Amino acid sequence: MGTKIIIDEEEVKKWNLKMPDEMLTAVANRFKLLSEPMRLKILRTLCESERTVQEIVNEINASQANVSKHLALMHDNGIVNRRKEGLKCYYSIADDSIIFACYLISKSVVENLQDRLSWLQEVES
Amino acid sequence: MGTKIIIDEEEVKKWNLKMPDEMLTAVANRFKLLSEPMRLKILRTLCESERTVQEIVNEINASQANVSKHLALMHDNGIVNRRKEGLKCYYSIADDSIIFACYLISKSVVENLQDRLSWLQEVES
DNA sequence: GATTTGTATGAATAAATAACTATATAGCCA
DNA sequence: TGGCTATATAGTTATTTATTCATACAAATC
Repeated sequence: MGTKIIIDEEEVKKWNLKMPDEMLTAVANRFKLLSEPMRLKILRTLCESERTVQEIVNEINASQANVSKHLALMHDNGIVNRRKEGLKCYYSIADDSIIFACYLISKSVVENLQDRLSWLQEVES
Repeated sequence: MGTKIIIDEEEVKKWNLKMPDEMLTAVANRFKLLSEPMRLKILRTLCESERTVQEIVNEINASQANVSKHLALMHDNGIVNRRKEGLKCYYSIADDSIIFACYLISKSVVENLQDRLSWLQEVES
């Protein structure tokens, strides 16, 4: 069964208000990792299960060198795991909070689009 | 009372797997907005209540031009609201999902730190 | 109208980095 | 050992962008 995460809005605001500058920098760095479509593509494939570098290269349209660099960067920052097996190297998602964040943001992107659409419809009618 | 958000882990993974490339790009752009400490600082002050540009300039340590530009960028991307009142311009947070995302990511940053600390303690003992 | 105040913007600069090409490393097999 | 495969890395280029300085705009007040 699926784990459920519960977030309390008031707690969130309080937490954010108290966040020290160094923490903000760390959070910004985390967000920077997620700010590249190519890395999100990689993470999307990893959402299903662990993958080798070659498998990822085949699934998304990118060069091996590029995928490898992105994976190295994400591994260095602790958001993906690395597991070696012979020649192959399996990567997987190490930090689920990143998946949740993608979900939240994409939901809000969809909402914004819907708002703009309904606004358009109102204007046009 | 505080609104509560409930996230189901399984639903999240399914959602992410189905995300089309264009959506990934939109999400990446959103994350890029959050990947600057200065912007997070601004958003942190806005967490409490709406602020004028000058108020923000005074609270965080930044130039007026810089703060204004960051606010313009965030406004163009729909994550802050703008309200004019005479000479002053009040900004506020328009998209709460961004606050949630900051919360989630900062929590995971803290967890990572704690993991590293406990690992250190094990090694040293 | 002139001045002051709050905010926005344009140009210039410096720093970061994604992507590419080429090459290196590392493990497997003959 | 030599070749083959999977992955990593170095050097380079091109692009993006945060910041600063100077200036423009816009609203209020005199």
